[in-house]
Amino acid sequence: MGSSSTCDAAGLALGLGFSSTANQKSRKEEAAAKKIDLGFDPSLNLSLSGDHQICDLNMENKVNFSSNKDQLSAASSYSNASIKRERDIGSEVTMVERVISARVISDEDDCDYDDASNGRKKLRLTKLQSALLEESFKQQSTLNPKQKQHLARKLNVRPRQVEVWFQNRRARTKLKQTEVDCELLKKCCETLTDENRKLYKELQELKALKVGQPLYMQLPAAATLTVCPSCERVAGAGAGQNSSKPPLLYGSFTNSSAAC
DNA sequence: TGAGTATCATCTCTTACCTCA
DNA sequence: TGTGAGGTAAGAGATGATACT
Repeated sequence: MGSSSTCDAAGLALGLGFSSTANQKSRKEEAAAKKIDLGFDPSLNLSLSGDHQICDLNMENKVNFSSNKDQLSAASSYSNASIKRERDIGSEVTMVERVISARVISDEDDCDYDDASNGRKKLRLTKLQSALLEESFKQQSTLNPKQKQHLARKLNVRPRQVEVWFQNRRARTKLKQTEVDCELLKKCCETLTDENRKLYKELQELKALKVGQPLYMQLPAAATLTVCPSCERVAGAGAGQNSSKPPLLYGSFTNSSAAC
């Protein structure tokens, strides 16, 4: 985002410092600005996003450049170190450097692309990078700018990538938690439904008893209904009949000292 | 002191790419 | 080899907090 970062990993690796004054408000302007004019032959003007080149380099993926003029294609696996090492080898490397320089001048933050011509590149984090990010996330689910910078440098990715990763990770965590909560509520609902069914059944039985005979005659030897010793109300279908209080409905307390 | 504005971090939804069965 | 599903990096817009005028 409109970060306050001063450089990204690639920039550091190449000893190229730069500053960003980008902010969220001017996002679209940024995006426009990120269409890189490499500053040489106009007909060679690449519409590739510099970000992509940086990203690819960081991930040690293939670096592909192409132009209308000479169809330059550098499909090599460059690490940041190897770029420097190969600095003087040939034009392809020079090209790499120029793209990086252009990128550095423009902005370090977003890995934009020219939708029309290139499409979005998917940058997979390595297992090690993911593991380190995961480890950091366990300690803290949010990062302050300094931590973000530090982690980005450590992982050799852009701060923006770290930021996005944490964002997505938080979203995943939240989603999982929601699923867990949902399951819990389902179970809770099932339990309550079950209990409600039992109570309803019991109520029906008690009602049936009440209709048939006086309560005292219906009580079996091992009565499941009794008088509450503390409030002296009868627990059962007939309970509360002579009072304004609602009837108590004890599941199955026996003639004990159980209180309300 | 409250209103308006800018900036920033984060969230949420969505898209696009990649991997794998 | 083609294809669909699932995972995930990243884009875009919304929102809330804070600082400044």
